[in-house]
Amino acid sequence: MERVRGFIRRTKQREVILRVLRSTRSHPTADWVYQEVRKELPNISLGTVYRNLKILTESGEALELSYGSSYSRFDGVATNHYHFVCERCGRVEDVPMPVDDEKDRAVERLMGVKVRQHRLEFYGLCPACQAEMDQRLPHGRADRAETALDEAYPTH
Amino acid sequence: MERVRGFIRRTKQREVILRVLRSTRSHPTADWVYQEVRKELPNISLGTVYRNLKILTESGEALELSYGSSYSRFDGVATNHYHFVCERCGRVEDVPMPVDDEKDRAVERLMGVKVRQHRLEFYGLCPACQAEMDQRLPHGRADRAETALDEAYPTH
DNA sequence: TTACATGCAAACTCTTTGCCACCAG
DNA sequence: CTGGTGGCAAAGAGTTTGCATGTAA
Repeated sequence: MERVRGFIRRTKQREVILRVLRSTRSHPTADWVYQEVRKELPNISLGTVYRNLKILTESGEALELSYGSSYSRFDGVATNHYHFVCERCGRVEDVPMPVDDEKDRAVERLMGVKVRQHRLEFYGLCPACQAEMDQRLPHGRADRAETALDEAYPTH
Repeated sequence: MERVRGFIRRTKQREVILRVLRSTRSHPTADWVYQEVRKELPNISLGTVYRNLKILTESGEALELSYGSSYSRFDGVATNHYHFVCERCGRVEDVPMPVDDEKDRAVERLMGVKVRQHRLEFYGLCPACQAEMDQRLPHGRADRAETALDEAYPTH
């Protein structure tokens, strides 16, 4: 997560993983991707799938629908409210903003589903981490992977 | 998750866990709760903490800030969009609703943070699962815990 | 030729579970 | 009494990682 990747090499495995991921709107799990990719590359390992999903996520080619950290967090306030998550230090804070229940009804109308609740989280940097980032990278240089995967796999 | 609990017994452990959970707004992990509770009940086990957090979550006394299922899901479409999660079958679908980036700016103003993005998920029942629920429970009876924990630990 | 990437399996982390003693109702 | 509950430790599930080998550039 901290390591700066020199460049991202184009491999058969990575190519197929990205293609499989792009081929569906079903928000697959790593294991589903693994099973799909195996149809084409029977010898690929699950570890490779995980490694590549991580690289793709870090380089912005894919989204990971998780809570960031691997473990659950609990909230003793059971009434719905929104959260802000600092992507650097992991802190979770409540957002003092009214809950928009009207959105639930809108989704019900749009999709024919029954909505019980929604959850809204904002991701970014808390004030303290903003300050530290400015200190470490005074000239606005992002500490992302040096070479975006876009170069290897043009989307356009 | 399917089992209907007869009643929820009042125990020292459950009492302290709930109190600890209510005592903070820091959205703690199970392990943090464990460490806190241990200050008062040094012999409590982590398993008990997990069991009780689960019971509290199921009975609506607490929220679990996780993605529901234990594993991550990935999304090959990296541009932000919203999701609907069926709480019964686990299906995840895109919500055809425009992304409200203005909310990010509002949170930045409210909290002094820098918001990079937000994530919004709706939870409920997909049409297929609604139908199945109606079939199994024709009279609208919720298959929740029979006795809410509210009875044992009045909040009001 | 030189790093980065892969395959494999072992290791890790977080969470759940089986078992039996225990105790609240 | 009796069945939910706790402690403990082992098992599970998902994910990560170390190492030797392979391979793109």
